[in-house]
Amino acid sequence: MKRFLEREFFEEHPVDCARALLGRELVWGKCSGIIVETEAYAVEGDPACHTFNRKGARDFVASHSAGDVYIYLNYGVYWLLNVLIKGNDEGFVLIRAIEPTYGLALMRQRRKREKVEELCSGPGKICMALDLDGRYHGASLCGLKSRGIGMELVRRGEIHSGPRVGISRGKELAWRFYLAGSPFLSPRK
DNA sequence: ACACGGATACTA
DNA sequence: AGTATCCGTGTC
Repeated sequence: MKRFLEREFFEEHPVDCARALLGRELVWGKCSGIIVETEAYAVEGDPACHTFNRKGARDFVASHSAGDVYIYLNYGVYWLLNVLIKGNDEGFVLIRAIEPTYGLALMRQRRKREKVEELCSGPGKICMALDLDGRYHGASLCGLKSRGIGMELVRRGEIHSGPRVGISRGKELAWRFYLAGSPFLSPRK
């Protein structure tokens, strides 16, 4: 049985967590994939974090634990998956792209796409492929058999960083991280 | 290039 | 109520 990361893993600074999650396998039900792209958002000093202008996000941080998922609807169209980081520093890690490993048939069905590279190469695509939506908002990634993030580092490689995608504030922070050369990254903007 | 589409937080 | 904004994707 696969061992999943415990809550303590999500108690470091969001930037450290965002980097450390790369190369580990996200398991959700019958589907899974290796995390190849993430972004960090910090409650402190980061105007791009939802806590900056959303009371709901601040309430979420106050009432949830490290390792709980923060899932929200963006542009009225796509759900996005974040993990709550909570320790000495607080924030979120947005999971932006994964390399599909198991449950490919289910992903293809949900995504209505055949090419593996098109199944989970973006934060909205991940939630479609894994069937994630508001139902799971606040659910935990720790202490369960059916979902979690594997402890084992199954992909190693050079970690590159750059500005986060699709935001209007906090553009100066290079808090997007990805495994260089992976064919499963989200499209560059 | 542009349409799609709803939750959230603001003004009044 | 009305308005602005928002961590994207697919198709034009």
